[in-house]
Amino acid sequence: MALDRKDLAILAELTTNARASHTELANKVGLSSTALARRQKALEDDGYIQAYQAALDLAQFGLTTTVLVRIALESQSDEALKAFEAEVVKCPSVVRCFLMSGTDDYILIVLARDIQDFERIHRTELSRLPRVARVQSSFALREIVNRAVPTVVFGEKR
Amino acid sequence: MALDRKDLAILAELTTNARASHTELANKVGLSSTALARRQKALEDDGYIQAYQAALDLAQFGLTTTVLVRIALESQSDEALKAFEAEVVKCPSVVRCFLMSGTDDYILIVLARDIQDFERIHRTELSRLPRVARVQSSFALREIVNRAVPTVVFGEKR
DNA sequence: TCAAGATGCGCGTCGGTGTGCCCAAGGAGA
DNA sequence: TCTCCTTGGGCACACCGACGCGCATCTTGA
Repeated sequence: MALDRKDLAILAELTTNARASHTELANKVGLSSTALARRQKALEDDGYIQAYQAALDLAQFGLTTTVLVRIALESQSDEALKAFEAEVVKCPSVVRCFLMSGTDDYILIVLARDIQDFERIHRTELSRLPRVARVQSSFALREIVNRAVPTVVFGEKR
Repeated sequence: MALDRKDLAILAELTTNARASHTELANKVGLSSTALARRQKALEDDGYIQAYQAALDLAQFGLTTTVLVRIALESQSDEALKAFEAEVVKCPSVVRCFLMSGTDDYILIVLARDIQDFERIHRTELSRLPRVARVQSSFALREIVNRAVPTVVFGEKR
């Protein structure tokens, strides 16, 4: 299924106002509410829209510190990877975890209240992860870009 | 303002179903729709909820490759940082960009269709960034954790 | 004990949503 | 060239549900 410019406009608008009504969206996109409803349902059914979710202001919860953690395992055996991954999903402060190519290690993104809080997280969450050989942390001083969707998605023609 | 357990339950639910109605939410949380509506509005007014947004399935758009790019500048002068940051926000394939401590460089998260597509992005977007001394890319082989909100937010008592 | 904040119930209004039907445009085939 | 068929759009309508309000009740804390 191919998306035209109006589909992309609908998606772009929904990534901002997920609760917009059919009429509201129809006006912005330039369609009738009927046509819009059909297209929106098709986008949901075809899996382009995964979910509608509320975006929380994490700073409001005191989570102002982002830390990138690079982790190397003692062994790259399948069993070691499985053991590590089974535990890392349980860490409540970890929001992202990638298995990386190259040096064959993991990169985590951790959210903390401050540096002291990260020390606690390091002690109670990260240091308990199995098969870890080395942990290296870098603090994010500032966030320049934070997009859920790359703008390239909305830029296609048709 | 302090959040109690029911507020957290509301937030947890809304991060999953942003379009849930008051009645629907009220049943899940254990409140009347009136009380729930009041609390939800308070959460919005107090800034805990930033927005309601549709989550797109980026794989459906062919964006299956995540790349972590580490960039070092020629100079850490304020002017060099400003120049770099002004350009990096324009890169359509960049979804995250952090200014990092330590080696004083940037880390970007880039989404691409595949490795060939990343080569194009590297050529047309990244290599045109100003004041760059070194670019180092690592490919994510797999994503183990991907959460918008750390589970620690919802775990507090009260 | 009193007051203030929060809850629950009931109600009425408003708006969204979904359906059926018709129309316009474009493509295929005779 | 004409016609049929398909695809997508718009209009109108009706139903159902959400939403917000007022008021009584309950709880919490001073």
